[in-house]
Amino acid sequence: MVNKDVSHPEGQDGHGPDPGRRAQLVDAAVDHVAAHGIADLSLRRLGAAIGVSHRMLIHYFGSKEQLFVEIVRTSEQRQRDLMSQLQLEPGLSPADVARRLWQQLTDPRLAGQERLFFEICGHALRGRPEAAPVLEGLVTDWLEPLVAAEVGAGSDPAVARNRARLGLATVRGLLLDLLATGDRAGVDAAMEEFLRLYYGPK
Amino acid sequence: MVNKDVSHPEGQDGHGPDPGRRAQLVDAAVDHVAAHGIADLSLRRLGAAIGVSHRMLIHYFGSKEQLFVEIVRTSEQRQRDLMSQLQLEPGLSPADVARRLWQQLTDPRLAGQERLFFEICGHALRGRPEAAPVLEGLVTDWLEPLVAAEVGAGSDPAVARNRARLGLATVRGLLLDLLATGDRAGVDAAMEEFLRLYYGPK
DNA sequence: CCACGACTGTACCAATTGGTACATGCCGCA
DNA sequence: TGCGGCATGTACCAATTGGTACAGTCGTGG
Repeated sequence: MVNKDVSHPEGQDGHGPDPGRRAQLVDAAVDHVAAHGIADLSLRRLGAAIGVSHRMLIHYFGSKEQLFVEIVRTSEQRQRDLMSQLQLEPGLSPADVARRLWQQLTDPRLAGQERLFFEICGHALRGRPEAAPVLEGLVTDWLEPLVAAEVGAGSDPAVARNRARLGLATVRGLLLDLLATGDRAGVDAAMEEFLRLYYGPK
Repeated sequence: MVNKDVSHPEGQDGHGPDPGRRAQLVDAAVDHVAAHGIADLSLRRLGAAIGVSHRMLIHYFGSKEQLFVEIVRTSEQRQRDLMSQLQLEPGLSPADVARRLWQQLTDPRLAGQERLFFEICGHALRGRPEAAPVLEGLVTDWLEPLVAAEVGAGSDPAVARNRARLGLATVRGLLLDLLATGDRAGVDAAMEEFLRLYYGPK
C-alpha cells in the first residue's frame, strides 16, 4: 500500500536499484552535459533531454549532487580510457608519439568532452565539493605515466618529472587556446615548435 | 507621484544613473566574485555581501546579465593592468623578464583573480553570451605584445608567433597546475625547465 | 517652505529549482 | 489467477531566483 520510496536509504555508495539502467542514465547524462554544459544543469531539463522524468534521476542517484559526482567521475574515466586506448605502434620516436597523442586529443569530436573538462576544472577550483576530487588527479594521475615515458626515453629521473609536468601543462594550455580560438593551424604550429624545443630539432 | 523607475531605459550602454557609485559597486562585485566564485552568483547574495539590496544592483545594471558583463570586463581589465604595470628594469635578459612575469602572475594574492579567470573561461567555452567576448581576447590580445617582444629579442618573425603562442599556453597550463595542486615548488621547477628550453641553457 | 527628482528599501510576483508523496503500471512467482 | 515489489509518472511542496511596483528619504533650487 504505502510503498514508500526507498531510493536513497542505499547509503553512501549510492548505487541505485538497477545498476545497468543507472549506468545507462549517467552515460546519457555525460553526453548531454558534454554537449550543453554542466553549469546550468537542472534535473528537469536533463531528464527531458535524455528521456526520463526528473523524478527518475532522483530515484537512481539520490540527489543532484550525487548525479553530479557520477557525471564528473564518468567524464574523467572517459578521458582516461581515451588515453589508454591509443595504440602505440612500436618504433615511433617519442616526438611522433606525442604528435599522435596531440592529434587524438584535438579530434573535433572530442571538443565537447574537452570543454567539459575545463568547465569542471573551473567549478573544482572554486571548491565545489563534488568536483573537488578532480583537482587531485588533475596533475598527479597524468604525471606518473608521463614521467615513466620520460625516464624510459632516457631522461635523468630528476629532470623527467619537471619535463613531464611541463609537457602536460603545455598540452592543456594549447588545448584551451584551440577551444577558445578554433585556430587549428596556429595551435598546431605552436605545438610543433614545442616539440622541436622539447625533443630537439628534427 | 508615479515616480516610475527609469533605470533601464538607459539603452544598451546600460550605464546607471551615478557612474561613480556604479563603478564602486562593480569593483566590490569583482572582489566578491574573485573570492567566492561566479558560478552560483545571485543578486541577493551578492548584494548582501557588498552591502546593498539586490534592488540596487538591478537599478544600476539593469539586469543580472549586464552586471555579469561588467564583472567580466572589469576582471579582464584588472588582469591587463596587472601586466602593464610590471616595471621592466632595463638590462634584464628575456628569460629574466619572463621569470619576473611568472613570479608576479603566481603571487598568492592573485589566486582568486586567476581562479576567476579559469572559471570565466569555462563559462565562455560553453557559449554563455556574456562571457563569450573573453574568448576573442583570450589569445590574440596577449599574443601581439608577446610577438613584439619575441621579434625584439631577435626571433624570426615567422617563428615568433608560434613561440609566443606556445609561451602563453605553457604559462596558462602551469598556472592551472599551480591552482589545482598548490605545489609551488614543483610548478616553478617545471617553469625553469621551460625557460631553459625556450631561451637556451643558462 | 515647498516641490522635484535621484537614491534606496520593502513587499511582492511568476518562474524555476531540488525533492517528496502518492498512484499506477508492469513483470515474475506462487 | 492473484500478489508483491520495482519502475515510472503526476502532482505537489517550500525555497530561491530575477525582476517590478510602490513608497519613503533626502538634498537642492525656487
